[in-house]
Parts: sequence; C-alpha cells; structure tokens
Amino acid sequence: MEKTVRVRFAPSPTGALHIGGVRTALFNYLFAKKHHGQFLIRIEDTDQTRFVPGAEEYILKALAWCGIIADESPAVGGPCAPYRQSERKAMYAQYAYRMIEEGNAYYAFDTEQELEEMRERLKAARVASPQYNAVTRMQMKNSLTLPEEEVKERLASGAPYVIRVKMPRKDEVRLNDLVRGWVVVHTSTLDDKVLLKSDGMPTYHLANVVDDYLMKITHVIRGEEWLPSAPLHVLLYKYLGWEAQMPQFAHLPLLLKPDGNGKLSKRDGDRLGFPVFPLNWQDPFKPEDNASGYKEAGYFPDAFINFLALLGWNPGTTQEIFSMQELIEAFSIERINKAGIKFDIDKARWYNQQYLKHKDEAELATYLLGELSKHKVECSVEKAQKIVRLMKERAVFLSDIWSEAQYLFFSPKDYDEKAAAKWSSEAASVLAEYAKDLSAHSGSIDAEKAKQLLHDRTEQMQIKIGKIMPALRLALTGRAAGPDLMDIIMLLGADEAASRIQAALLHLKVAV
RNA sequence: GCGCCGUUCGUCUAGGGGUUAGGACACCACCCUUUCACGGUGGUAACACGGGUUCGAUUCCCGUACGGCGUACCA
Repeated sequence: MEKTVRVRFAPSPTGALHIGGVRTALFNYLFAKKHHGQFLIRIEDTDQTRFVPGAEEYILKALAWCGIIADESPAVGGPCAPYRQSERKAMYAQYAYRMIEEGNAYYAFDTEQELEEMRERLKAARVASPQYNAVTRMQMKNSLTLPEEEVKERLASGAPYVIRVKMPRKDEVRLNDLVRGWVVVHTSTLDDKVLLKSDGMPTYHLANVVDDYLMKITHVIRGEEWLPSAPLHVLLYKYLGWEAQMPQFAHLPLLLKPDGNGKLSKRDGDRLGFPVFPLNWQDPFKPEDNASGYKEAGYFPDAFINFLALLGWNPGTTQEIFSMQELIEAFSIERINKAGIKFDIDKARWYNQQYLKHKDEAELATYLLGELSKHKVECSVEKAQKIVRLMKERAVFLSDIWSEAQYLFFSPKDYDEKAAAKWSSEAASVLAEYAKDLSAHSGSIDAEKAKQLLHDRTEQMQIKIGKIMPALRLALTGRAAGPDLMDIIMLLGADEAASRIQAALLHLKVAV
C-alpha cells in the first residue's frame, strides 16, 4: 500500500513571493492533487533577522489568488500544527543533541571573527575548497578539539555555541532525484554545516528535515538551488534513523533572466518592464523593494497559472490551454525538464489574451462598469456588454478594455498625429456633410443606418468610402485604430457623433 | 577556485540510433478588413563543439566549451 502523498511549499517570509516560488508551489499543489494527497504550507522563519512583517500574509494571499489552496497551513491549521518554524523552535534541539550523542555532530564555539580568519587562511594557502570540514575542524574551537572539561565549562557557563554536523571525511552520498536521476556526491566536498544556531534556532537544513519527517512529507519538490545541499539532508535522515521515511526529492529547473545571465530577479522585472511577483508588494522597511504584481498588471490568475505550469513542464501533447483541473490531471514529475528556463513575458501576454477572449462577457462588463463608476460615468449594463464585445478581441489585458473604451465616453482631447497628417480637405468636406446627415437623424442610431447615411453621402459626392474612413475614425475617437466605426457611432449616438465631427473639423482645419 | 546540475529554432518545448527534426510564442509575407486587432494560409529559424561506440548518431559514452546553482550561525 502506497503512502498518501504529502508535499509542502516552504517559503520564508522575507518579502514578496517570487514568481519562481509560485511555480514551485504550483508544482507541489498539482502533484498532491493528482495523487489525491495533501498540500501544505510551512513558513520557514528560522532567521529572525530577515523576518519582514506582512510577508506571510502576502504569500498566503498570493497563492490564494492563484487558486493554490493548502490543506494544511498556518492559516487553516492541521494535524501537524504549528506550521510556522518559529513556533516549533523547541522541537529541533533534541535531534541535534541526539546526533551529538551518536557522534554525528558536535558543539562549536568559534566566533564569527575566527571563522573569518580560517577562511582567509585557507584561501591564502590556496586550499581548493576553503570550508569548515573534516580536516579544518581540528584547528577550530569545538567539542572535538577542546578538552572535555573545557567543553563542559563553556556549556555550563552559557557561552554561545552552535551545533555542526560531523561530515564524514571519506564517504559517498547518493540520492535518486526524480527529475535528475542518480546524483552522487563525495562527503569530502561537503562541509560541517551548522545545524543549530547560537540563538537556539535550527538552520534550514535541520528544520526542513525534522519537519518533513514530522509532517510525514513523501516528496520534496523544490528549486534546483537546493540540489547541492540535498546530500546533506540525505545524511541527516540517515543520522536520525529516518532513512525508511525519507521523502523522494525532485529539484526543479530555475527561472532565468530573459537576457544575460543568472536567476530571474526583481531587478529584471523593473529593467524589462514586467512583474516578477504575483501581487503588488509594499515593503514595510525598504520602499525600493516595492514591486508590481501580475494581478494588478491585469493578468488573470488562471492565465498566469497556465503560463507558469508550462515553464519547465509539458504535457507531452500539443495542448497549450489548461484549466487548473486539467493541469492536475495531466501533471507528472517525469515530464519536468532539467534545464533552466529563460523567462519570456510574451508568452504570458499571449496566455492572457487567450483567456480574455474566452471570458464571460458579463464578467468583463462588470469590470468595465466598475472602472466607469470610478470615473463617475453612467452606463447601462447592456451598453457595457456591447462595448466589451467590441473591445475584447483587440485586448490583452482587462485594462485595455477600459483604456480603449474611454473615447466612447469622453470626446477626444487630441488627435493621433500620424493619422492627422493624412487629414485631407476632400475627407473633411464629406465629413462636414455627414455630420449634418447625422444631426438630421438625431437621437439613437443603429450601425446599419449610420452606414447607410455614409454610403449615400459618399456616393453622392463620388468619393470612395475607404478614403474617408480613417478621417472619420480620427474625428470620432482621435485614434488611428479601433473597432468597427459604425458600431462606434451607434454607441455614441447620432448627435454626439455629429458634434465630434464638427469639433474635429474645427480643430484639424489648421493642419490642412 | 572547488562541487553539483544542465545544453534541440531568438524563447518555451516534442522527439529520440535510420524523421522532410514536430508544435507554441515572437518575427515576416499573404488573405480577410475602412484601420488596428482577431482569424486563416504560408515562411525564416535549432540538435554547442571534438572524440569515441555503431553499418548509421542529434539521440548512447567520454572530453571541451558555454551556462546555471551552491560554496553563510540565509533560506
């Protein structure tokens, strides 16, 4: 009988949740749901110096916006509560002590300065890997080098210490990563990582292993930046006697900068003009860390998720559009790629456009109505729906609908320069007559009628209808492009259309 | 530096010992159209390099190059 799948997303509350973190959460979620297991959120706040107020709320809110809901979390609780490592502080030390008793860890008393000196010394001696390890630890101040009496005294006096893992000098650790296959590392290349810090808090390495064990995690799905320390974690499971319960590992490829080198960062977003976070973020300490989010940029959560899901994973078919449910059904770890992914915002835009196109018109109309009431403009639901139908096929974002629709409510203040340059006296003369036709018609007018009037007019004046269309658009909207003009006249009404033409005639006369 | 991981069109990717190397985004052209967009059709464009193994390698192995990550009492 297979164990119930239990996976976790374990962010640390140091700021906004990066898009890469969202993807990691998503893959965990998809995997859990696919196997009818549980997805939990655990807050890794063991570094109190990096704690940022509001970050945890942000993370939870961001995931909720994405539709990633946890079965267990600090917010909803669960059988393994608490889900904040700071609240689990008392649980970790015992495991570190156990490792000391069994000879797999030791106390270390070195000061920061002494550690610094050691690194300098090793660097000067051109040591290949300057670290606190099986050979260098014998020159440091720890329970392996100090007389037993002195160790006892130091501990009794309350002197600060850390607990470090005693990395074997000559051994091999192997782990079978679900994405990468067998990874073999020699312990001689690993160092004596700190397990328990001098403030009594565990480091990530200890906390994550202890909690994953206690929370019965079956699969650890996390970013590739953890791959180098995975062998240490494997060793910890062994030392703690939990080998049989050790979760399987899957290390995800990283999201990389669109250009240049390195991981995708906040700076890339600022520089290239796209969000790197799901939601807007206001940093309580550093205003320069404020960031814009996909939500506020007008992306739909389902489009955003769809886009993210196909970064480093693919279904093996040509299907591109997936609902969350479809993603759950299609997802498998075997189809996760190994190579890093250069981030491409164009694909995200395309996804958003696809989703916008298929959005319910009533929903879009509600949005438009909301924007309108913000600007104190009256508009009926029916009219809003008509507008939405017109605007949505050339929109990528929700906000495009509003910015495009504005000229239906406010007459143009200025005119597109390129289009204005093509303004001809010929078109102007037709338009002057057409405005009169519209005025004569007065009141509401349908697109058919508007077209009929224009048709008659151009016929009578013997001018091709195509010649004056751009001018008409310019007069009516101030723009060079947009939806069908007759529909626009219908929406505007005959009188408003006529007066806009008059205004344009006046305004653009100079430019002739 | 050292360790680990990676490398198919510009980007995301499918594929895998014998294929016209497939799809999507972006780009270009044409069609549709009053314009823009949508839509449709078509197009440009890729197996990093060098050695093996093999009848045959883009696919398997080894190097090299390039890239990524790690190398904290950060996660």
